[in-house]
Amino acid sequence: MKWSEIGGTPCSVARALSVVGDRWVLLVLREAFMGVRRFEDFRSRTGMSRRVLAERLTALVEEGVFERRAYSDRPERFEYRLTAKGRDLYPVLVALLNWGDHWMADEEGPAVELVHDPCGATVHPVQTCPRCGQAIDPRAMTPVLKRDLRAT
Amino acid sequence: MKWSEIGGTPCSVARALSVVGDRWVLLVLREAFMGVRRFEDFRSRTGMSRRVLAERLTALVEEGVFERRAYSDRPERFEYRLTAKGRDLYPVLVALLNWGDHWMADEEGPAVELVHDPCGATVHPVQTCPRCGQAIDPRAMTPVLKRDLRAT
DNA sequence: CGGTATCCCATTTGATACTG
DNA sequence: CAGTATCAAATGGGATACCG
Repeated sequence: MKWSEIGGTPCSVARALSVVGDRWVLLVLREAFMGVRRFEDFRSRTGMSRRVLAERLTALVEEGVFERRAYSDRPERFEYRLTAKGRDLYPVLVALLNWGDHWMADEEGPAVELVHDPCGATVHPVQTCPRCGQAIDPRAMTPVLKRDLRAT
Repeated sequence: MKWSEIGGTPCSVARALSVVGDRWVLLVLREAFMGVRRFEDFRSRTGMSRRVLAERLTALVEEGVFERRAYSDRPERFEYRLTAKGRDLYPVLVALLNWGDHWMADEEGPAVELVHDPCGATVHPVQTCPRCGQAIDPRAMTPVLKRDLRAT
Protein backbone atom coordinates (compact mmCIF):
# COMPACT_ATOMS: atom_id res chain seq x y z
CA MET A 1 0.00 0.00 0.00
CA LYS A 2 1.18 3.48 -0.74
CA TRP A 3 0.87 6.16 1.82
CA SER A 4 -1.31 8.32 -0.39
CA GLU A 5 -4.00 5.65 -0.28
CA ILE A 6 -4.10 5.53 3.48
CA GLY A 7 -6.72 8.23 3.80
CA GLY A 8 -9.16 6.08 1.84
CA THR A 9 -9.11 3.45 4.53
CA PRO A 10 -12.07 3.12 6.93
CA CYS A 11 -9.80 3.38 9.98
CA SER A 12 -10.02 6.66 11.83
CA VAL A 13 -6.45 6.41 12.99
CA ALA A 14 -5.23 6.03 9.43
CA ARG A 15 -7.41 8.90 8.29
CA ALA A 16 -6.14 11.11 11.04
CA LEU A 17 -2.62 10.17 10.05
CA SER A 18 -3.30 11.10 6.45
CA VAL A 19 -3.63 14.67 7.72
CA VAL A 20 -1.32 14.92 10.70
CA GLY A 21 0.88 11.85 10.33
CA ASP A 22 3.84 13.91 9.36
CA ARG A 23 6.72 14.96 11.57
CA TRP A 24 6.75 18.55 10.43
CA VAL A 25 3.01 18.95 10.64
CA LEU A 26 3.03 17.97 14.27
CA LEU A 27 5.82 20.41 14.97
CA VAL A 28 3.83 23.17 13.29
CA LEU A 29 0.85 22.28 15.44
CA ARG A 30 3.02 22.38 18.54
CA GLU A 31 3.88 25.95 17.70
CA ALA A 32 0.31 26.82 16.85
CA PHE A 33 -0.75 25.72 20.31
CA MET A 34 1.98 27.92 21.72
CA GLY A 35 0.34 30.87 19.99
CA VAL A 36 2.35 31.11 16.79
CA ARG A 37 0.46 32.28 13.71
CA ARG A 38 2.91 33.63 11.20
CA PHE A 39 5.02 32.00 8.53
CA GLU A 40 8.34 33.35 9.64
CA ASP A 41 7.71 32.47 13.26
CA PHE A 42 6.77 28.91 12.37
CA ARG A 43 9.87 28.68 10.30
CA SER A 44 12.37 30.01 12.75
CA ARG A 45 10.95 28.12 15.71
CA THR A 46 10.78 24.75 14.03
CA GLY A 47 13.83 25.03 11.80
CA MET A 48 11.90 23.82 8.76
CA SER A 49 12.83 24.91 5.28
CA ARG A 50 10.55 27.49 3.65
CA ARG A 51 9.55 25.07 1.00
CA VAL A 52 8.37 22.39 3.37
CA LEU A 53 6.59 24.85 5.61
CA ALA A 54 4.73 26.48 2.74
CA GLU A 55 3.61 23.14 1.42
CA ARG A 56 2.44 21.86 4.80
CA LEU A 57 0.55 25.03 5.61
CA THR A 58 -1.22 24.93 2.27
CA ALA A 59 -2.25 21.34 2.84
CA LEU A 60 -3.43 22.03 6.36
CA VAL A 61 -5.52 24.94 5.18
CA GLU A 62 -7.07 22.70 2.54
CA GLU A 63 -7.85 20.14 5.21
CA GLY A 64 -9.48 22.78 7.36
CA VAL A 65 -7.02 22.56 10.21
CA PHE A 66 -5.82 26.12 9.73
CA GLU A 67 -7.62 29.18 8.45
CA ARG A 68 -5.54 31.60 6.41
CA ARG A 69 -6.50 35.17 6.97
CA ALA A 70 -5.02 38.55 6.20
CA TYR A 71 -3.88 40.60 9.14
CA SER A 72 -2.58 43.43 7.01
CA ASP A 73 -3.68 44.78 3.63
CA ARG A 74 -0.77 46.88 2.49
CA PRO A 75 1.44 45.03 2.28
CA GLU A 76 -0.69 41.93 2.20
CA ARG A 77 0.20 39.69 5.09
CA PHE A 78 -1.38 36.47 6.21
CA GLU A 79 -1.54 34.47 9.36
CA TYR A 80 -2.61 30.92 10.08
CA ARG A 81 -5.09 30.32 12.83
CA LEU A 82 -6.31 27.02 14.13
CA THR A 83 -9.91 26.21 13.32
CA ALA A 84 -12.11 24.17 15.64
CA LYS A 85 -10.93 21.12 13.74
CA GLY A 86 -7.37 22.15 14.37
CA ARG A 87 -7.93 22.92 18.02
CA ASP A 88 -9.34 19.44 18.49
CA LEU A 89 -5.89 18.09 17.79
CA TYR A 90 -4.76 19.35 21.15
CA PRO A 91 -5.13 15.95 22.85
CA VAL A 92 -2.81 14.42 20.27
CA LEU A 93 -0.11 16.94 21.04
CA VAL A 94 -0.62 16.61 24.78
CA ALA A 95 -0.41 12.83 24.56
CA LEU A 96 2.89 13.12 22.71
CA LEU A 97 4.16 15.65 25.22
CA ASN A 98 3.25 13.46 28.16
CA TRP A 99 4.95 10.47 26.65
CA GLY A 100 8.06 12.45 25.79
CA ASP A 101 8.22 13.90 29.29
CA HIS A 102 7.95 10.47 30.80
CA TRP A 103 10.13 8.37 28.51
CA MET A 104 12.47 10.71 26.71
CA ALA A 105 13.36 13.12 29.52
CA ASP A 106 16.81 14.34 30.41
CA GLU A 107 18.17 15.69 33.71
CA GLU A 108 17.21 19.26 32.96
CA GLY A 109 13.51 18.68 33.16
CA PRO A 110 10.82 19.37 30.58
CA ALA A 111 11.15 22.34 28.25
CA VAL A 112 7.43 23.06 28.40
CA GLU A 113 5.04 22.74 31.29
CA LEU A 114 1.27 22.90 31.09
CA VAL A 115 -0.72 24.94 33.57
CA HIS A 116 -4.42 24.30 33.92
CA ASP A 117 -5.73 27.82 34.39
CA PRO A 118 -8.98 27.01 36.24
CA CYS A 119 -7.17 25.21 39.05
CA GLY A 120 -3.71 26.68 38.64
CA ALA A 121 -1.93 23.33 38.70
CA THR A 122 0.96 22.29 36.49
CA VAL A 123 -0.29 19.03 35.07
CA HIS A 124 0.01 16.13 32.72
CA PRO A 125 -3.59 15.61 31.60
CA VAL A 126 -4.85 12.04 31.78
CA GLN A 127 -7.37 10.23 29.63
CA THR A 128 -10.45 9.14 31.48
CA CYS A 129 -13.65 7.33 30.70
CA PRO A 130 -16.40 9.90 30.08
CA ARG A 131 -18.90 7.45 31.48
CA CYS A 132 -17.41 6.33 34.78
CA GLY A 133 -14.59 8.80 35.17
CA GLN A 134 -11.86 6.24 35.69
CA ALA A 135 -8.39 6.78 34.26
CA ILE A 136 -7.93 4.73 31.11
CA ASP A 137 -5.74 1.64 31.29
CA PRO A 138 -5.04 0.16 27.85
CA ARG A 139 -5.56 -3.33 29.21
CA ALA A 140 -9.05 -2.42 30.34
CA MET A 141 -10.08 -1.36 26.86
CA THR A 142 -11.48 -3.70 24.24
CA PRO A 143 -11.30 -2.61 20.62
CA VAL A 144 -14.35 -3.80 18.72
CA LEU A 145 -13.76 -4.22 15.02
CA LYS A 146 -16.76 -3.20 12.92
CA ARG A 147 -15.19 -3.22 9.48
CA ASP A 148 -12.10 -4.45 7.70
CA LEU A 149 -9.47 -1.77 8.26
CA ARG A 150 -7.96 -2.31 4.85
CA ALA A 151 -11.09 -1.98 2.77
CA THR A 152 -11.67 1.00 0.60
CA MET B 1 17.20 21.60 10.53
CA LYS B 2 17.21 18.02 9.39
CA TRP B 3 14.74 15.59 10.79
CA SER B 4 17.46 13.31 12.12
CA GLU B 5 18.51 16.06 14.50
CA ILE B 6 15.09 16.51 15.96
CA GLY B 7 15.54 13.99 18.74
CA GLY B 8 18.36 16.09 20.13
CA THR B 9 15.98 18.93 20.84
CA PRO B 10 14.82 19.63 24.40
CA CYS B 11 11.17 19.49 23.38
CA SER B 12 9.34 16.39 24.53
CA VAL B 13 6.98 16.54 21.60
CA ALA B 14 9.89 16.54 19.17
CA ARG B 15 11.58 13.71 21.03
CA ALA B 16 8.43 11.67 21.02
CA LEU B 17 8.12 12.32 17.31
CA SER B 18 11.68 11.14 16.72
CA VAL B 19 10.41 7.72 17.80
CA VAL B 20 6.78 7.58 16.72
CA GLY B 21 6.52 10.49 14.28
CA ASP B 22 6.26 8.17 11.34
CA ARG B 23 3.13 7.10 9.50
CA TRP B 24 4.00 3.44 9.40
CA VAL B 25 5.09 3.31 12.99
CA LEU B 26 1.74 4.60 14.16
CA LEU B 27 -0.04 2.05 12.02
CA VAL B 28 2.07 -0.71 13.53
CA LEU B 29 1.17 0.54 16.99
CA ARG B 30 -2.48 0.58 16.07
CA GLU B 31 -2.25 -3.11 15.27
CA ALA B 32 -0.22 -3.82 18.39
CA PHE B 33 -3.00 -2.36 20.50
CA MET B 34 -5.42 -4.60 18.65
CA GLY B 35 -3.40 -7.57 19.85
CA VAL B 36 -1.15 -8.20 16.86
CA ARG B 37 2.32 -9.52 17.64
CA ARG B 38 3.68 -11.25 14.59
CA PHE B 39 5.53 -10.01 11.56
CA GLU B 40 3.24 -11.47 8.98
CA ASP B 41 0.14 -10.21 10.75
CA PHE B 42 1.50 -6.68 10.97
CA ARG B 43 2.36 -6.84 7.33
CA SER B 44 -0.91 -8.12 5.99
CA ARG B 45 -3.04 -5.88 8.18
CA THR B 46 -1.21 -2.65 7.45
CA GLY B 47 -0.26 -3.31 3.85
CA MET B 48 3.35 -2.31 4.46
CA SER B 49 6.20 -3.87 2.50
CA ARG B 50 8.40 -6.37 4.30
CA ARG B 51 11.34 -4.09 4.04
CA VAL B 52 9.71 -1.16 5.70
CA LEU B 53 8.11 -3.25 8.40
CA ALA B 54 11.35 -5.01 9.28
CA GLU B 55 13.17 -1.71 9.51
CA ARG B 56 10.53 -0.09 11.69
CA LEU B 57 10.25 -3.04 14.04
CA THR B 58 14.01 -3.13 14.49
CA ALA B 59 14.07 0.54 15.34
CA LEU B 60 11.17 0.24 17.76
CA VAL B 61 12.85 -2.65 19.55
CA GLU B 62 15.99 -0.56 19.85
CA GLU B 63 13.95 2.28 21.30
CA GLY B 64 12.38 -0.05 23.81
CA VAL B 65 8.84 0.27 22.49
CA PHE B 66 8.64 -3.39 21.54
CA GLU B 67 10.29 -6.43 23.02
CA ARG B 68 11.30 -9.15 20.58
CA ARG B 69 10.92 -12.60 22.00
CA ALA B 70 10.90 -16.12 20.66
CA TYR B 71 7.62 -17.95 20.85
CA SER B 72 8.98 -21.05 19.12
CA ASP B 73 12.43 -22.59 19.06
CA ARG B 74 12.35 -24.99 16.17
CA PRO B 75 11.86 -23.34 13.87
CA GLU B 76 12.85 -20.08 15.53
CA ARG B 77 9.96 -17.68 15.53
CA PHE B 78 9.68 -14.26 17.07
CA GLU B 79 6.94 -11.98 18.18
CA TYR B 80 6.86 -8.34 19.10
CA ARG B 81 5.23 -7.34 22.34
CA LEU B 82 4.67 -3.87 23.61
CA THR B 83 6.77 -2.92 26.61
CA ALA B 84 5.51 -0.56 29.32
CA LYS B 85 7.03 2.24 27.26
CA GLY B 86 5.10 1.06 24.26
CA ARG B 87 1.87 0.63 26.15
CA ASP B 88 2.15 4.21 27.33
CA LEU B 89 1.64 5.29 23.74
CA TYR B 90 -1.98 4.26 23.98
CA PRO B 91 -3.23 7.80 24.64
CA VAL B 92 -1.58 8.97 21.44
CA LEU B 93 -3.42 6.37 19.41
CA VAL B 94 -6.68 7.05 21.17
CA ALA B 95 -6.33 10.76 20.60
CA LEU B 96 -5.82 10.13 16.89
CA LEU B 97 -8.76 7.75 16.80
CA ASN B 98 -11.05 10.24 18.52
CA TRP B 99 -10.08 12.99 16.15
CA GLY B 100 -10.51 10.76 13.13
CA ASP B 101 -13.91 9.61 14.34
CA HIS B 102 -15.03 13.17 14.83
CA TRP B 103 -13.56 14.94 11.82
CA MET B 104 -12.86 12.32 9.20
CA ALA B 105 -15.93 10.11 9.55
CA ASP B 106 -18.09 8.75 6.77
CA GLU B 107 -21.70 7.61 6.77
CA GLU B 108 -20.89 4.06 7.72
CA GLY B 109 -19.71 4.86 11.20
CA PRO B 110 -16.36 4.13 12.83
CA ALA B 111 -14.49 0.94 11.94
CA VAL B 112 -13.34 0.46 15.50
CA GLU B 113 -15.13 1.15 18.75
CA LEU B 114 -13.61 1.19 22.19
CA VAL B 115 -15.31 -0.53 25.08
CA HIS B 116 -14.27 0.37 28.60
CA ASP B 117 -14.45 -3.03 30.29
CA PRO B 118 -14.96 -1.88 33.89
CA CYS B 119 -18.11 0.04 33.05
CA GLY B 120 -19.06 -1.66 29.80
CA ALA B 121 -19.57 1.57 27.89
CA THR B 122 -18.49 2.27 24.33
CA VAL B 123 -16.55 5.47 24.72
CA HIS B 124 -14.31 8.16 23.37
CA PRO B 125 -11.93 8.78 26.27
CA VAL B 126 -11.44 12.42 27.23
CA GLN B 127 -8.43 14.19 28.65
CA THR B 128 -8.99 15.59 32.10
CA CYS B 129 -6.99 17.52 34.67
CA PRO B 130 -5.60 15.05 37.21
CA ARG B 131 -5.85 17.76 39.84
CA CYS B 132 -9.38 19.05 39.51
CA GLY B 133 -10.89 16.45 37.22
CA GLN B 134 -12.25 18.92 34.67
CA ALA B 135 -12.17 18.05 30.98
CA ILE B 136 -9.27 19.80 29.25
CA ASP B 137 -10.06 22.78 27.03
CA PRO B 138 -7.01 23.93 25.03
CA ARG B 139 -7.88 27.53 25.70
CA ALA B 140 -7.76 26.91 29.44
CA MET B 141 -4.19 25.63 29.24
CA THR B 142 -1.13 27.83 29.43
CA PRO B 143 2.12 26.42 28.08
CA VAL B 144 5.05 27.62 30.14
CA LEU B 145 8.31 27.69 28.24
CA LYS B 146 11.27 26.67 30.37
CA ARG B 147 13.94 26.33 27.71
CA ASP B 148 14.58 27.20 24.08
CA LEU B 149 12.95 24.45 22.06
CA ARG B 150 15.62 24.59 19.39
CA ALA B 151 18.66 24.28 21.63
CA THR B 152 20.72 21.15 21.65
C1' DC C 1 7.01 -17.90 8.80
C1' DG C 2 10.15 -14.21 9.34
C1' DG C 3 12.99 -12.09 7.56
C1' DT C 4 17.48 -10.20 4.29
C1' DA C 5 19.56 -8.62 -0.17
C1' DT C 6 19.22 -6.07 -4.40
C1' DC C 7 17.71 -2.96 -7.64
C1' DC C 8 15.78 1.03 -9.14
C1' DC C 9 12.30 4.52 -9.44
C1' DA C 10 9.56 8.31 -7.09
C1' DT C 11 9.30 11.58 -3.82
C1' DT C 12 11.16 14.66 -0.49
C1' DT C 13 14.06 18.05 0.98
C1' DG C 14 17.81 21.41 1.81
C1' DA C 15 20.10 25.15 -0.36
C1' DT C 16 19.93 29.08 -2.82
C1' DA C 17 18.09 32.66 -5.34
C1' DC C 18 14.38 35.68 -6.46
C1' DT C 19 10.00 38.60 -5.91
C1' DG C 20 6.07 41.75 -4.47
C1' DC D 1 7.60 39.43 5.61
C1' DA D 2 5.68 35.71 3.01
C1' DG D 3 6.28 33.24 0.03
C1' DT D 4 7.71 30.88 -5.14
C1' DA D 5 11.20 28.81 -8.44
C1' DT D 6 14.70 25.73 -9.44
C1' DC D 7 17.88 22.02 -8.94
C1' DA D 8 20.85 18.61 -7.20
C1' DA D 9 21.21 15.17 -3.48
C1' DA D 10 19.34 12.14 -0.32
C1' DT D 11 15.91 9.24 1.22
C1' DG D 12 12.12 6.31 0.99
C1' DG D 13 9.73 2.69 -0.70
C1' DG D 14 7.84 -1.01 -4.00
C1' DA D 15 8.94 -5.22 -6.38
C1' DT D 16 11.23 -9.28 -6.46
C1' DA D 17 14.13 -12.89 -5.24
C1' DC D 18 16.22 -15.68 -1.88
C1' DC D 19 17.08 -18.23 2.59
C1' DG D 20 16.83 -20.93 7.09
